[in-house]
Amino acid sequence: MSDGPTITTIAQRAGVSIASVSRVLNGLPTKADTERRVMSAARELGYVPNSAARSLKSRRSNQLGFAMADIGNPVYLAMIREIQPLFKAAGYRLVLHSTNVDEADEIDVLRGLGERYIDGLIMVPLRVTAEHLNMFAAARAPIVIIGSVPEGTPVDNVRTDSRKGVRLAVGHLHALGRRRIGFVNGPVDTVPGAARSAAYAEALPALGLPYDPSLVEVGDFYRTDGARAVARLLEREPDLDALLCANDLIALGALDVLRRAGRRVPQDVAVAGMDDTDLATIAWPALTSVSMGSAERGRAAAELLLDRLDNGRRAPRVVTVEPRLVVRASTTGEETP
Amino acid sequence: MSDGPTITTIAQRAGVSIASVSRVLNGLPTKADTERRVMSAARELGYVPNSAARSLKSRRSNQLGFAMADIGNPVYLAMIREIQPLFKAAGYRLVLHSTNVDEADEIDVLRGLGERYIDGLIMVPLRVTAEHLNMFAAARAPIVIIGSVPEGTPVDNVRTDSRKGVRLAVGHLHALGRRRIGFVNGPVDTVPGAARSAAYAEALPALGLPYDPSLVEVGDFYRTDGARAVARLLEREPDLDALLCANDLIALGALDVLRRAGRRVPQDVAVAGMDDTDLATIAWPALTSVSMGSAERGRAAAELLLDRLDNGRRAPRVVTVEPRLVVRASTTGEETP
DNA sequence: TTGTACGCGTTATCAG
DNA sequence: CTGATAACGCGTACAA
Repeated sequence: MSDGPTITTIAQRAGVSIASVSRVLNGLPTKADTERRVMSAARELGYVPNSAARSLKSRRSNQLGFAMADIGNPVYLAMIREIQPLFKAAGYRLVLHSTNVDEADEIDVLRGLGERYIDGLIMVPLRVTAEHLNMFAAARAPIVIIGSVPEGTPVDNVRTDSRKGVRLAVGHLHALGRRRIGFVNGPVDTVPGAARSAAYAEALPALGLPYDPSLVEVGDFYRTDGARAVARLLEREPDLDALLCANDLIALGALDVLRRAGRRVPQDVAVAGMDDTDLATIAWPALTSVSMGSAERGRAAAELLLDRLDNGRRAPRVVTVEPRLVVRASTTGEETP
Repeated sequence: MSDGPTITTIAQRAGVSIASVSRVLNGLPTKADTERRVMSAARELGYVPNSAARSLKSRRSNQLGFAMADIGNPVYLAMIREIQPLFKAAGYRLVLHSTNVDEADEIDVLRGLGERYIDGLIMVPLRVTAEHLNMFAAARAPIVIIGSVPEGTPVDNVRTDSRKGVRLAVGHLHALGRRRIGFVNGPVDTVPGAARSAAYAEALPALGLPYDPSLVEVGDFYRTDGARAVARLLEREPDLDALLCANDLIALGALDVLRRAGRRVPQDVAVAGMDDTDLATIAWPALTSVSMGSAERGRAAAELLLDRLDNGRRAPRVVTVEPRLVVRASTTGEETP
């Protein structure tokens, strides 16, 4: 009841030295008799090794971290679902950090690496500032970044081709005959916001369509913000016939607003999201969405981290995940009433 | 680059003893000059205290655990969203365990408490076996269980009133004039499955309706399993006019099947879910659902744990969260086309 | 094969 | 106010 048993307790009980106890528990060659006595003493006392002591000695925590902005976002959830089993299988616990869109929080997490409570970290930063880069360079544990970082940054990196993703979606809408394709983005000073904004601006001219800034509206990456942004856009450009939303949450907001406005989806306005989260198949009509390979990115990041942990000095690696368009009713209308 | 600086490094650099360094870093009274020298040495070296050493000495890990069956389930997500900020605000990191419906995994997590890598644990067990109860009693760190445990179990406990929840839903359907109310459950040997099953069997007679076993179908707590179960039920009882689903995922499956079968919701069949997750407002028609207060339960659990951590020897406490019916279109049809 | 002794990095006690 | 020094629990040379 009081304090947990230690190897010293066991040693006394078994009448051997703590060294012998340690050897038995670590499976080193030991005389059969000693082994038996130690094992039974350990069992009787309900011995469990103390992780702090073990970590201090071994210089390993057997913990790995995952840091993202917001657990509520299903994109991160998709990543965690892949990461957690891989970590567990490799004998690591998962420490979760939700940084709440707070840049200082992200930096804190990076600084925390120095405490050595985790042996490595996967981070999905919303922004990559100079301070981030400094911390990456100074980090005393391996880091994998999901999202693009500048060439030469000394971290493993998993990216996705936003350009191609947006091109797929815009191309799809264009092929369906849509010509007034609005774009609802999140904050453009975030990694995904900036990438998707640039990609949209490129994709239209490539199809011979003009880039019209008044077809672009910026809110935040959430459903209600998205809805508000779509409402503004609709008021300004009532003749638009398609909407590309920078993520699925925004697209859900778009469906809400369009429904309330009496516009049919997709007959009047075709809607496409990005990220292809679980929500896409729950929405009605089911949401066409560009999969940015969230699950694959999570898995790739975990694999990179685990690989580096037993292969410390290889060069930083970059893995790029291919986006993929998943067509559903919100653009083709096959199931719409 | 090589190994991180320790208080010894700082002591050498500042020309003082490690004791002085420790005192300065812990804010104990120190001569201004020593303090300055220590602080600047620490800053220059980029010192960060080692958490393993600190834990070994202090016997605290500054970590708390949350264990649930499946991160993919939005119910747990709702809990995590409440738990994480509270833990963080109290200075604890969050260690996440997804036990994958594996009973042995749950026991492993409990056993892991002995390693002292967490100072406390919130667990949502799917089943509560004798082994669980043994581990609860033997645990060397505080545990909060979400879900009912037997009277006298030495853990803090957050429960919800399933009986009342089911009664609310069935009462609502009955008040709408529905008389053939099917029930689609998950496995009845789980904590929620058993509770909801018993509650359904009680609720009907209380309204003067007969309990008809052939109106009950069991699958699993997922969308596709739910869909299959609903399909079986519909085939067997084509005249049912309402469906109560034991969680929202099952209810989504029900919507899929009903739509495919050409049954209108709610005109032909009214559908209600349980848990009132985010999915309920995304579905179409929006899902009437019984909120089991997931967010509140998460918050209550976190508060109980934090309270106990600085108030070790109070009696175990039981918090009960009231269910609440959230009526939406899937039963009243107000927004249905 | 086994035991003794030391170090991992911190905190805390006890003389000076 | 400061500096030795002893824990914390474990692993491991080194010596027996």
